[in-house]
Amino acid sequence: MSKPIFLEIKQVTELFPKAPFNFDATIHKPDHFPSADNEWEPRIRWQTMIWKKVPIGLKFENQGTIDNPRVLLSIWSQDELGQDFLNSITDEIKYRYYFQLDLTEFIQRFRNDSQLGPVINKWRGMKPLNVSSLYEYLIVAIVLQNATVRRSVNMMQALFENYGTLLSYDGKELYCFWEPGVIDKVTEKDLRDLKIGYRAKSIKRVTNAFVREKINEYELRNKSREEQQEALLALYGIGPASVGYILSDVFHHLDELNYISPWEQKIYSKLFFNQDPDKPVSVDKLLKFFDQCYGKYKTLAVHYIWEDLFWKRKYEKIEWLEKLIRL
DNA sequence: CATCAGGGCCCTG
DNA sequence: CAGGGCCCTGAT
Repeated sequence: MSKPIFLEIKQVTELFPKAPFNFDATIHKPDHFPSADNEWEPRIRWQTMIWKKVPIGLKFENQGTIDNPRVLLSIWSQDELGQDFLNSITDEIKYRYYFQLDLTEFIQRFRNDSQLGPVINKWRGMKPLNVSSLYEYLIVAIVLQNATVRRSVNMMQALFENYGTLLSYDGKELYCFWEPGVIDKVTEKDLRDLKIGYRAKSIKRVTNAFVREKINEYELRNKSREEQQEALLALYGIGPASVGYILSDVFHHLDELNYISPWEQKIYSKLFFNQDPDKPVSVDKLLKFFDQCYGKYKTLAVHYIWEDLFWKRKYEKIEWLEKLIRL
């Protein structure tokens, strides 16, 4: 392991998420594979970030309650950061983490739903979470494709070790993402040597699109969902599954749910129809069901049921699920 | 040992 | 628009 960069300068600010806000259920998602750029323990998340080419260490601490939310945000850096920089990084964090999402109507509408109601009560204030830039999310999406979880973890780790930056702050050592320019300079073979296989080509071409500014996250934020979708599908190696996740996670379209992959189909069949995963309900039927039951809140509704399942899995073995998650 | 499918996508016919 | 190929790994 290479020597870390020590971040010794710390600035502190506060965030006030829209209530209700469940800190841990929002900031930690047990279904996400472990990744060397973050760490969680109850009431705290450490997360690295690269912003305007500057590596940053973040620490989020819960200092509030569900109905009176308050988050302490510490921003570590190697050099002194100007006020402009601090303002811009804070604005970016507020956008990405989307703590201001208002759940009141969703809760109001489904609190008495026979399946969703109890889960909403249990996880009241849980919000979806994205911490990544568009570029970073695309890399993760590519690494997930056609691979088991362990393999995805290994590929991501190899990429961090070769192209990321190891940071040390607050007693943690975590990797920070690279700028697209770093991978633009290496060859496809260099990437293949990290055992990422044919995905090397996708990573090279997606990276190059960012370096040549064929795609711009900040412009896309102000465009329609259709335009966002079109721009994403134009990227080599990015198809409907990846685009679906990105539209909802990165661009906050909480009603985006048009694609269900086979492994998700099996889990949904069990969760929503108590159907044997070996004989899953058709994707078409699942999509119609989500649309009819939950309408514009369908992604959020599915998120609640899904996260509830994976929180359970964290503490107890769920036999049927283990077979579907290939580690 | 060999075979195979996996948390997709591209390309071809 | 259906189906084969792609890298590699762990399960069988």
